Amino acid sequence: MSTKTTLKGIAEHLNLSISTVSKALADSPEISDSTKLLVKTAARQLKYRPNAMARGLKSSRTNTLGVVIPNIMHNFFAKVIVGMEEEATKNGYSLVTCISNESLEKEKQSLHMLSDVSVDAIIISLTSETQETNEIEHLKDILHYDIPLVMFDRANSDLACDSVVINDYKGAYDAAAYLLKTGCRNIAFLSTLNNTSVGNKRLSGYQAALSDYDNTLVPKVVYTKLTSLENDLGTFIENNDIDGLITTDESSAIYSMNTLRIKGKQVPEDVSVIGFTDGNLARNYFPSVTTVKQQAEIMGKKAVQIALKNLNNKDQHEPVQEIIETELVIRNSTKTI
Amino acid sequence: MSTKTTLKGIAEHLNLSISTVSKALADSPEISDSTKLLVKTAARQLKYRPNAMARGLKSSRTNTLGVVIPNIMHNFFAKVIVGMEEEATKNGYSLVTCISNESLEKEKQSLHMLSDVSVDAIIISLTSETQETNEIEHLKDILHYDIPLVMFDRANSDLACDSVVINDYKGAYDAAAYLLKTGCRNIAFLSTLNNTSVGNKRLSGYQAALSDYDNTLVPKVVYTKLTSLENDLGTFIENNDIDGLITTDESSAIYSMNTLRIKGKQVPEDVSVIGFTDGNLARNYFPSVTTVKQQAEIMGKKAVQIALKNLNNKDQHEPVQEIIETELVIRNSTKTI
DNA sequence: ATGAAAGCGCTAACAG
DNA sequence: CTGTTAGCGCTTTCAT
Repeated sequence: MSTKTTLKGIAEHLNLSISTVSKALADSPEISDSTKLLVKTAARQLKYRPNAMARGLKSSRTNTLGVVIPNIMHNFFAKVIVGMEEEATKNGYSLVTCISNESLEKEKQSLHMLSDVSVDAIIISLTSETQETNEIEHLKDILHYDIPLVMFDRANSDLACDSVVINDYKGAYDAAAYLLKTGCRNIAFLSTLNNTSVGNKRLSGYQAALSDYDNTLVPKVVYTKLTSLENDLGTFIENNDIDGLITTDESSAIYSMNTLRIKGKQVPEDVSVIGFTDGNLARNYFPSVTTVKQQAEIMGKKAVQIALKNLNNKDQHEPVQEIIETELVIRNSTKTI
Repeated sequence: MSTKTTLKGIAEHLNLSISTVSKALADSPEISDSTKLLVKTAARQLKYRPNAMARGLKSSRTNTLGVVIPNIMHNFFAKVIVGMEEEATKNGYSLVTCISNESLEKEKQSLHMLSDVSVDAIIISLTSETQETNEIEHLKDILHYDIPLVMFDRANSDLACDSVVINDYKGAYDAAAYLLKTGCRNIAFLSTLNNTSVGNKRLSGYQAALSDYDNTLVPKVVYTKLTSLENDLGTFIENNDIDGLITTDESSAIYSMNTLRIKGKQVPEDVSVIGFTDGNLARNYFPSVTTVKQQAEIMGKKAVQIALKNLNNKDQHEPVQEIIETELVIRNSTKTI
């Protein structure tokens, strides 16, 4: 093992003091240009790389951001991570990623761990369990330790911290409005997001669109899980004659279309389908799926930007909520106008 | 801000010395049971959490693993990360994740950054650019600094470090053999992995299966990218009469099936299709796609296990290559036997 | 059984 | 302009 060069190493090599070397590398005005040059060349030769831990110990800054997400297999979250990673790297930060796997317990552990390794800020999307139970002590602890916290997508309004969310209400509203415009009148709403902030907002948007259009229309809601979707939707279809369906995520849209096919319904001729999350599945299914596109990468970048801002300016401020608008991507699972 | 409690805080609180507190918390036999109890209760009361940086500075261990992957949007890599995260957490380690985005330059930066933050080991899957150019100096640097390195999936055999890979040869061989068994005789191989170790091994497996079966069969290979797949495969089909197709990833399989449909070919009646990577797309497309399943989560776990083993036992050893077998998941994009 | 002190690598106040 | 020194929070050797 060739031991790593430290400031001391360079200092000895050049017969200078450690602090001179430190200042030279930091481009301090106290140091003459000639020795700066000397030091910098030596540093390069000796492949000097500052020890982030030592520096962090001194400055209590680590240039790392903690991220905790419920599920990385979900296209939306993966995309958010891409956006975060890009923005973080651009600003000299790196990401410590934790996957809470929709478990409150794991979320708590992750937060502990992140605070242990002294990340400069934490960015989190809450687990469904956290949102259902509304248990937020562990999040308050983070704020209490003065670690900047920003929530994204699945936020909690009882918490005094910044957040960045999709305009879920309007996304669902637009989807329903579009279906109405194309002639659908019996539009159902299939949700795998029971008890989450996101799910509730989408439901409201859907309901509002129906009643704004014609207040005799009755909303029909199917709560389900991916694992039981085929059964739940199947029996629902047998008892309800629908011509439109909005689902709260990408996989649900696909599963629903498969179920519809099995039940002898054509998409979009018999029933139009709109999903959320614009991923590979929606784009490449047959027929391709009309989708409410959440600007995942933008969301990730914004979250990092807010975190960095908070971290550089630690005075109190009213929590701000950044709202990102969705976009309805029209494809072939819906009738044309 | 309520300032974090440190050993000093506890020590003052109890009128003990810092070192006594430190030892008590570490369960040192030097300390009496009574004071141990005292210290531990105080620690809990004051919500003491050790500072990982300070500890790391002393022990030059950070309990973090660096991971660099080419693309997190790819189902396979996302799954690998899930496996890694699980195994790492189980062992008290956390993951610093970098996305190289298939760029050699970004890969180098990531490695630098990871070495800067003193991760205890690095786990990497190489970018296609790295594999094409065979530039591995940056990887050698890591080994040179004695940071345990383990490569997964896309490995480089010129590098003296452990790796864990899929049995790509056999995966492709089995896929081709299955198509042959179901009666296909004009099987093409469509690759988006030109110049990668993985792509080459799959190609060999495919070729071997053909010649083992009947050495008059001629392999037909289409190199393409996702962005131009439709064109490339389209013209290929016009000039070649195929009844079977093996693609090197999940999206390619889907795109290919769309292309085949456009060209008036039925799947699987006219041509059978087999893809790699068993994700949502393959499972839920219509028809569902017969797939070579790579055990992604297992791979992630194995990689972490190897990294941890190396890190706890730093003597030299011959590089070991762990090979994970694939599994052919038979669905509806292939004819039955 | 407990404490004092050195030192991990770095920064920054202070002295020269 | 350069060097000395103290200290970030912790572990660990060496007294007591």
